[in-house]
Amino acid sequence: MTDATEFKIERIVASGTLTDRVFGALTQLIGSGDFKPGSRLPSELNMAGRFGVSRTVIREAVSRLKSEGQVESRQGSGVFVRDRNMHAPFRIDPSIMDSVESVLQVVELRMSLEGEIAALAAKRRTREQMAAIKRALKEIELDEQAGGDGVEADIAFHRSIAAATGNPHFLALIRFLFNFLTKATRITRSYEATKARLLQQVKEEHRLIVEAISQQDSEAARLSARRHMEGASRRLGSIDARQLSAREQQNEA
Amino acid sequence: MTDATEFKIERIVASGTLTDRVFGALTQLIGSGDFKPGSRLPSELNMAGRFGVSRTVIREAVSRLKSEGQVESRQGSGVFVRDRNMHAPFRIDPSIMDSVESVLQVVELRMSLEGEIAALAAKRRTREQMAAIKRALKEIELDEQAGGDGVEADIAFHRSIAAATGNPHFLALIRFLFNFLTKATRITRSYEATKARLLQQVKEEHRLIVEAISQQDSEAARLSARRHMEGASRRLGSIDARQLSAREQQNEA
DNA sequence: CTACCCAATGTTGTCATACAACAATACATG
DNA sequence: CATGTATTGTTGTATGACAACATTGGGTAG
Repeated sequence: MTDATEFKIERIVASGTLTDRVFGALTQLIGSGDFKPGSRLPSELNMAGRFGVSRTVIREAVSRLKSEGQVESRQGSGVFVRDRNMHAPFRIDPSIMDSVESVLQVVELRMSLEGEIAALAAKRRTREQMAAIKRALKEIELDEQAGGDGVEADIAFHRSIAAATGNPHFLALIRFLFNFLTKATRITRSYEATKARLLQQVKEEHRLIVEAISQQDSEAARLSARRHMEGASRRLGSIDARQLSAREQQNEA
Repeated sequence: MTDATEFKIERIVASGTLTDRVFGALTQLIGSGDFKPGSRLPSELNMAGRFGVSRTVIREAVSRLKSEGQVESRQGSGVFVRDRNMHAPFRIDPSIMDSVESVLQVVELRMSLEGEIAALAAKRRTREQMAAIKRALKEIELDEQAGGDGVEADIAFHRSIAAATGNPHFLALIRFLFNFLTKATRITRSYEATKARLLQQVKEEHRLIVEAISQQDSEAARLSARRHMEGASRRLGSIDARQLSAREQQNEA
């Protein structure tokens, strides 16, 4: 099947709209250093001639480069390659998330953060934030009693803790990671829901985190959050790949 | 499902190009739920009429939305809002990095990660990775002896540890954070360089981390990494805002 | 010779129009 | 009723034009 892969590669390069292709070409030219940082790109008309496309296509491709922070355009002057790529975002390729291994890697990243987040939240939380956390915890139970899966409430609970750190980047990053983990969370929770013992265990883990934060015991908060994440990771790992893909398809409908 | 705390205040920018403004407006419309996930946006011609701009502007704004993964366009059919936005990247607004406070927030995020990274690296590092880490440590000293500031080498050192976790997301995230922290690192290092005692202390901190990873003692690694980051944070904090901005300007030249 | 004004030129930003490629729907026809 | 087809609407691309702005160079007054 080597033909298939080669075919795929060619199609990746040659497929998509003209804008996609030009965008890819320019990205590569910048990345490879052909267009060096700080330097000016050829004019749009020039590039249109070189690529054999209209200026419209060039403009849309450049527009994407701008939105990614790779370049910066100055009217009347030109388009310039950014020297310090402070605008380059942190991305996770969504296409890898169908593999259980990759999901666990993201979970591991989240796990690393949750401990510190809980510790910082314990140190700094205001009374309002503490109330919000407790409210979020109650929301989970309410949603469960109402027949919901509690996934959204669970996520909101952890977000409320991240918010209590007072450091906006923690909240933003946790938010970002949950974009990839909602599906996994849904799976684990629906699995936990089948066994009352597990559900009770999760509830207890949550309770311990909240209590530690409430008492402003940052070490206990860190520990209980870590325990919670380790437990979640273990529970997720115990669900094999077949179940995951099966539930996934079911979820598409 | 409201967030407990909102950090980001929606600042509607009335300046910039028309494309910028339309892009911002559409982003807000999508974010606020006026354009619901899965639904179709009005046609480009329609939106052009509503916003009072040409179709070109609409197309470039939509192009940016596409590149951010907020929407997806299907030729002949329309532009659709993505349901679960797995393509949304994690960003840090570069414009905030001139405030010392904000830098410390990013440092705090990094600090949270470095401990776990060191612990995982201690658990999993291969012999090759261990050798790479030791090599990177030596590179710092070599660069210093050669009269360099050792900043790049320092960053490479920490990257080599992140690589040893075997989890690519750690490396990617640390890389990303260093985009914002190179300047701060440069400042702290140049400050440390003025006092031999501090320089020696940093070197000792590095040595402890490497030793713990080498002995596969993950708890010691976590601890020493945390100590190192706390020390770096303290040293950075001891430099007041005036010095920071002064050095910053000096660095521009 | 210097300093300043300004005109020419090149570049990006925006508008308008036209057509091609494609999708979805309604309609006509068997 | 089923099926193929015409119609219409939408995005993708091309082209031409002008506005807004930056840069460069020359020319002129001092």
